[in-house]
Amino acid sequence: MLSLSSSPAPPRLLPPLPPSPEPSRPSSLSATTFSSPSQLKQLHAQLVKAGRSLSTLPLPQAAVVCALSPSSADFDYARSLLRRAADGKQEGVIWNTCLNALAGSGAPINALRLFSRLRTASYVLPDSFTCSFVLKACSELGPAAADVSLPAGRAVHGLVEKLGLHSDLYLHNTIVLMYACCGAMVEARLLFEKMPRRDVVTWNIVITHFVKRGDMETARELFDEMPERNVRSWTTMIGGYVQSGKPKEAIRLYCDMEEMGVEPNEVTVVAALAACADLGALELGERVHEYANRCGFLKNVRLCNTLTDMYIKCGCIELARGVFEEMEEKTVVSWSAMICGLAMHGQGEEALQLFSEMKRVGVRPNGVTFLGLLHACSHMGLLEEGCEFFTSMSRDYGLVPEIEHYGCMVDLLSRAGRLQDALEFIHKMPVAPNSVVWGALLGGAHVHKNVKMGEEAIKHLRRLDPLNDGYYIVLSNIYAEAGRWEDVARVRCMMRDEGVKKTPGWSSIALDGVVHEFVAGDSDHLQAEVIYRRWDELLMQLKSKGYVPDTCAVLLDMDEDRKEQVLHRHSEKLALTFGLINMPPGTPIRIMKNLRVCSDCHAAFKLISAITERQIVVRDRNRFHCFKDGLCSCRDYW
DNA sequence: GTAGGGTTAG
Repeated sequence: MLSLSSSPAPPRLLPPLPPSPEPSRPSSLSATTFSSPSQLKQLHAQLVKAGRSLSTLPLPQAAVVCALSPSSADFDYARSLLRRAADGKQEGVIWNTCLNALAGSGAPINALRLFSRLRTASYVLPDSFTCSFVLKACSELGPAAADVSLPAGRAVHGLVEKLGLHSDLYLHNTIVLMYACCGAMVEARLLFEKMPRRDVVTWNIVITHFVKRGDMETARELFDEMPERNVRSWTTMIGGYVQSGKPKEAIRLYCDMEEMGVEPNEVTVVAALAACADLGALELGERVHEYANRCGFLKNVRLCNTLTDMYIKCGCIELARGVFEEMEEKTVVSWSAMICGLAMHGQGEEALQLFSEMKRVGVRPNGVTFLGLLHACSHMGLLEEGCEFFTSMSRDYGLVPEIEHYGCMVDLLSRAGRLQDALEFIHKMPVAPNSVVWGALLGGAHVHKNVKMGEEAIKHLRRLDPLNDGYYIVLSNIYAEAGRWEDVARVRCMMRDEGVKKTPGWSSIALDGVVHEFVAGDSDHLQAEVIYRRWDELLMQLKSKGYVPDTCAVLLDMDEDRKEQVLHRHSEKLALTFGLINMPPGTPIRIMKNLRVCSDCHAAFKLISAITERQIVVRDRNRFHCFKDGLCSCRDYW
């Protein structure tokens, strides 16, 4: 067994390192099992017998043998083998190559171990390459091991200064990167400020790490300040905005980038498509799709996955399917994305069929695949099939259900009306239920008008996610539909006491590249008057077809006439009317809503799709509703 | 020898 105690005294340059891995817990390099002198000699004997030397080992393994040699004698032995094998090459070059291999291995700590040995025994005078590889190892170790990687990195930084290597810009960049990767942004920034020379990479490193920490403001300041930008600078910022939930900013930058004549690469395109997906920006998404096609990017699987997802999120399930079918190669991610997409669009049967197809071609499902399948079952009310999938995922595929899967199960059970079973399921879960799980029960309680279950759910939700207004609204709806107005008022007090604000609902619709947003009761829009007039006409037609306004959807305790007025100024109705006025007959109308579509609007939209012979696609915060010929793809099951 | 990318239930 190898431990530090059998190693030479800790070198001056590096702080003490954690002990080498035990043989029972090998790192990704199998050679870590050669951890005792006899094993090393055995290995050598085998190699000699086979007419090979240590040099015929893959280099990373040879390096690991050296790094982990328990005693100086073993190290010397390994070293002599390597030197003989390297046949005339300078020893410094051999070690640098070894360090590089270790830094890029699954156990970069071994690079620090080897370096520490080399320094103690003064086997080699470090040069800029040596430093660069050791710094890389520190970066690879990352912030989780900062107690090891940061002191080691600082030591190398000191060494660089001592050796007079500070004019090496490349090396300096690596040091900045090291600090950033170890989570020492202050030091990274300080060094960045002090650097006599910087290039675009220096800037990009610092920006990337602010982006990674979610500090888009600082990243943007630096981005605006930098003297020259390359594709990666742009891409980092665009991707950062997408990651931090600012797709509009992402798209703005993407357009700026195009204007500046910088050619987006495959990564840029992925980020841009993700932004389009978030925003439901179909037109831009299609433009990016064409660009990607022109550039030959469509052979990139990951890019096509994002493209598929973009069409799914923009409500174009057929186009998504088209991209999916055309893909030269499909990974589990491609299949999962498509299955989830079909489920989201209410095409549960197709989702299950696609799963059969996926199994047939031999692609192994992952946890996300099962989320899509459970979602599909929940949507179609396929209780037994859903339970079978849930069992199957661990039984047949060894996948451990995560909290998300439990959330789906609670959704499946409670939507199917099995509220008591759902509650018992929650109590028996091996992981602590989160707000999503209780939220699913609350949703089921709403569908099945079960006040008691709703109250049970909110009890937990108030603790787990007290500021989320959505839950209070649903509870309030449950009370309202039961005619319990005192309780509705009580929920409103509850919200006031907790300082919960109702998120204002909005709906948007794109026309000729311009996004029009509507809020309830909107009178600011240029066409407000025309919209209201057109709605009144529609309302007459609706009523003649048997539409009765569902005033239960209005939470406020007011008289029925007022309620109807409020109801008819819902943002999705305004957006739809705007679309009907401005878009040529026969074209589908696509609407996005930040909240869930209300039940009255849902009923009205079904009829309107029949009356106007229009397809209406609404993306709400959970799923898609595709209204056509008087029906909705969700089958009123949402 | 330095900087980036995908699918997820309510």
